[in-house]
Amino acid sequence: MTATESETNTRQERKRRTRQALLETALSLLDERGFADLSLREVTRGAGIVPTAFYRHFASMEELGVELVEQSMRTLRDMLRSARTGETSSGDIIRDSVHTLHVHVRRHEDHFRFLLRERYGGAGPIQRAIADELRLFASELAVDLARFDQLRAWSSEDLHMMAGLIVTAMLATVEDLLDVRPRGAGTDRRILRTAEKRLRLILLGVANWRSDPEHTS
Amino acid sequence: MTATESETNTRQERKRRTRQALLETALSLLDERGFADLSLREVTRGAGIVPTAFYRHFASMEELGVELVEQSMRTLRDMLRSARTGETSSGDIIRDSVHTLHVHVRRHEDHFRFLLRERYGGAGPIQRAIADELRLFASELAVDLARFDQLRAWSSEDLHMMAGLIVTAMLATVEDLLDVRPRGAGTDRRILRTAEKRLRLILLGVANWRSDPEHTS
DNA sequence: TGTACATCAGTGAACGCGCGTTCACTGATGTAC
DNA sequence: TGTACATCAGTGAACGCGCGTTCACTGATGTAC
Repeated sequence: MTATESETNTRQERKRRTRQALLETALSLLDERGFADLSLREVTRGAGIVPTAFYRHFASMEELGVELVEQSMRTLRDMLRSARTGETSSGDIIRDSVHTLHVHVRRHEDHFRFLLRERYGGAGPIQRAIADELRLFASELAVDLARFDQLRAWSSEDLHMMAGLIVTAMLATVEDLLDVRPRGAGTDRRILRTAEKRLRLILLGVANWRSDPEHTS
Repeated sequence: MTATESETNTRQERKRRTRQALLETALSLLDERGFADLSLREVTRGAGIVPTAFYRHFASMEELGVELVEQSMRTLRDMLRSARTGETSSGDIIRDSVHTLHVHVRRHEDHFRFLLRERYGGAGPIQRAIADELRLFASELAVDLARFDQLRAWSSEDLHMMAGLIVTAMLATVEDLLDVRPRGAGTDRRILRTAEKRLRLILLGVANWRSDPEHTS
């Protein structure tokens, strides 16, 4: 048997595949339950190994959970990078951003659902990791925003407030996309239209910030 | 022994107290865990009764969960009513709303935390009940908004979008208040200032909606 | 007011179950010579 | 290429544990007369 690239069967390669099967089984079970309700035995059952073999791959379920957070975070960062580099540039920054969000959420529903679920429902370390990442996310956005001429005069506090609001609005859209029932291109389009409106409304507020006489000072 | 009002000891009154103890124990355990991770035996242990006596009060843990949703929803609605009737009217509607939110969240942290946790982490029926209530919440707000002269011309879709955005911003503030560490009047003040800014930014967008030439049509 | 009976919140033993984890093992894969 | 030994992913039996739920019960409270 020749060792083709797609079908290597070294011991380490098979180990990697089992590990991946454990992660994928966990992720698919998380579709309808929280991580805390997952049992080690269920995960191994789904991956087709005996419970005790789990320990060849992870020291505990918590370690597997941390790995899932990291994988999901990578998906989130990939999305941010796509949005920043403007891969899909129609010239309309809002439409492009929402489009990027849509593509990434639909491509990795499992990751986004996991993050959304565990953000508040999860155990301490997982919850903290997600919160930190979202904060970082918002901070980077604030830095991006600071580059716009119009926002040069804004205080750091206001920039962060604005970035946080945008992230919040985006998260609401992720929730809409994951909750939606029935699924379909039509409902997706409706959700995306709302998402764009939300962002336009916010940016309209931004454009007029401080020009409101009552709150300039 | 005279039966004073504060110390009635009828059988039904003691039953009511035990039931309340079960609910309160559950709520306090939920401070750091999701409802799905709660066991019937833990709850009865905390309430000082034997596990089997649980069934004198609820048919199952799920039934207790539904009751918690209802209690928490009552707290949420109380808050909305306070905000609407303008109990604390300084004349500044944003400041008043944020103040009302602050008071109610701090008075019933357990309820708000429960709602936030189970909104996405919870089991089907609980999750749906919360989502429905929040939708209703936003719809009522949309109706309230429609009364403002300036918004009379807005489409129903835009009103709902705006109301949803405000609810989202408020929920973000609830999250801030519950997550905050360390606790203190200072940090609370910082959070509330951000909350007010978020709302001002949104309302500024609202005030200029459709006057943006690019998106009028 | 006193008595006889009904109600029912709470008790305690017992059950079968899935869980995480231990341990000694197997046998295919990998390595050294 | 062939042989002898090491590695180690996966096995299977066994453990003690907390769980939800059943059942027959107890004894204080409530009610009818």
